[in-house]
Amino acid sequence: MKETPLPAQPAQPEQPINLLAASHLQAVNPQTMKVACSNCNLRELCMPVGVTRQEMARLDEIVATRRKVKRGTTLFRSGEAFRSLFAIRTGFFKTCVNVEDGRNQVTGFQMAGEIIGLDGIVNDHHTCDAVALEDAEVCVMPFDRIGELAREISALQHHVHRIMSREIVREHGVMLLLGSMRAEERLAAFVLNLGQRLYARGFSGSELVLRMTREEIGSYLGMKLETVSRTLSKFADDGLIDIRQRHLRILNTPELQRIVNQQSA
Amino acid sequence: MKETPLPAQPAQPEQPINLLAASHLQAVNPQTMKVACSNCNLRELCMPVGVTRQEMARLDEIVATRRKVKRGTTLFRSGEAFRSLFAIRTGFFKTCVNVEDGRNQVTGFQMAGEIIGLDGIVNDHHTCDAVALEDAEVCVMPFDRIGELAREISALQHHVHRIMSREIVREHGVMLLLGSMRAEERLAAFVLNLGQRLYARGFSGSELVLRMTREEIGSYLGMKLETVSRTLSKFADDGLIDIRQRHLRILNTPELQRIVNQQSA
DNA sequence: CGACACCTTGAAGAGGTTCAAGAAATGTGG
DNA sequence: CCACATTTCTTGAACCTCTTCAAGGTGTCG
Repeated sequence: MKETPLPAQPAQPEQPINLLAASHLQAVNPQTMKVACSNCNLRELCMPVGVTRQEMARLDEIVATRRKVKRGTTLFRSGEAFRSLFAIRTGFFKTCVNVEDGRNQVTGFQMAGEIIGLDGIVNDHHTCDAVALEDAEVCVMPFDRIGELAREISALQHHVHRIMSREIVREHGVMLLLGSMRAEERLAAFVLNLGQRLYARGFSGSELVLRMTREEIGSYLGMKLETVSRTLSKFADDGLIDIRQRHLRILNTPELQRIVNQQSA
Repeated sequence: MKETPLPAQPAQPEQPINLLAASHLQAVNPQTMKVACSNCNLRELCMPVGVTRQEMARLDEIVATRRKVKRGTTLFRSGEAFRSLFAIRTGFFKTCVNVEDGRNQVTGFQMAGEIIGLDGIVNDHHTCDAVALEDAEVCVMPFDRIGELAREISALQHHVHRIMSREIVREHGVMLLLGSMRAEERLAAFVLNLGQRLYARGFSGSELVLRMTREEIGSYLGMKLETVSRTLSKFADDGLIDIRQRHLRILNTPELQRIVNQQSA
């Protein structure tokens, strides 16, 4: 299958993390469980590869605490002081920028294993909001601790650089999408990308639940919610997907891929 | 003057660097001149602030060589191995992503003091092209050298993080522009942003030369070259700018700002 | 169960694109 | 240095995609 060139999925996880693995489902209370990256089955997504046992033990120190974020509430808001990066353990977020004039742009949707808060580094305060679209839990990683450890563990240093670079490349993809694609192409790319990212996490990849509203999809893709709705309906009519409310099933991946890759001009 | 919320200018240089300062114009041959950041008057743009004399001396080691890039040629291309970041000394670049299907998106225009190549970090190869739009010279900074020094000099470490974060935030601004603005608003934001960045470098800020074609502007802003041309003509008719070919003079900044900030919906 | 948010669909309209042609500037080779 | 080719830019007219406005339907949560 040809890779969607657009909103990039995390590049690393070659072997998908299975969120449904037994260790994850067993009734361990995450509140009382020792916070330890070395035990976390999202490790391959969050943490650098190729570190020694000793280094891994030190990396455990990075996560100061965990934090639960209820659906509809913010993890951080634009303007707030920046202190930490956040690794998503469970749940689903959107990030969006707001302008005084009321304009609003969703800049991304983030899921388990992804890192948010990078926008805050440059000026020590956040420049966008992070909103949980379902109940979520994040690992709080104080940025100065990351810095200290990165100075000692070069694999971590490089990992931080890669995470930020990956976000830059992802945004290039979004710019391509917004700048050069038509509505159908954007939405097809979006659906395929979501599926790929879920698949990389051990989920179905073809059967997915949209955690966001049509309006949020529209904001992200630069189109109105009516156009999102209409285009989804059209895809369903054409037999490419099955959509009932927020439950979406991808029926014809190759054709969706073709829609993405077809040059309109 | 209200700040354009969009493609962010470099956040740091509070006191503009004057490229026309005497030291810069004197007939020092940059070829033979010792490569030394500590002497460079773009220092405030490229290098961290608040480092000691000794540290600054070590930072000089970062720039391995300089490299001239003729107009129309590439500094790097998508797919090439990534080894170095580049600090622009003189000249003007565009970066753009290309997809097999022929799609093409300009992701940014870069000028003196700005850093390019960040996209290459994540997978050790570049994912976009950097093309000189006028004869240019860049400082070549091997990334592994940066890493080594950053582990010793925490100001440099933080500086690297800030540069990458700034790029992420800038791209958020572009996403807002592409996702939620109409043609006139995009172009007004673009012109003001260019002016601001030139002003921060000691140039006029209201009198500028467009180094790129209408088509390149259009690609960046997600519109066709004809629309760029028409919209510029309209701005000129309305007395907001004066434009002859690539020479643009901003005549009415407040009104352009109003166009950017007006919420269309 | 009722209020509210979310979603779908239709019809009209606007903004931007496409196609086309000509003008202006730039670069090249004699 | 001029003539010619090429690239870049401008402008018009028709067209099309997406938006806007509107109304009704569906799902969800307290």
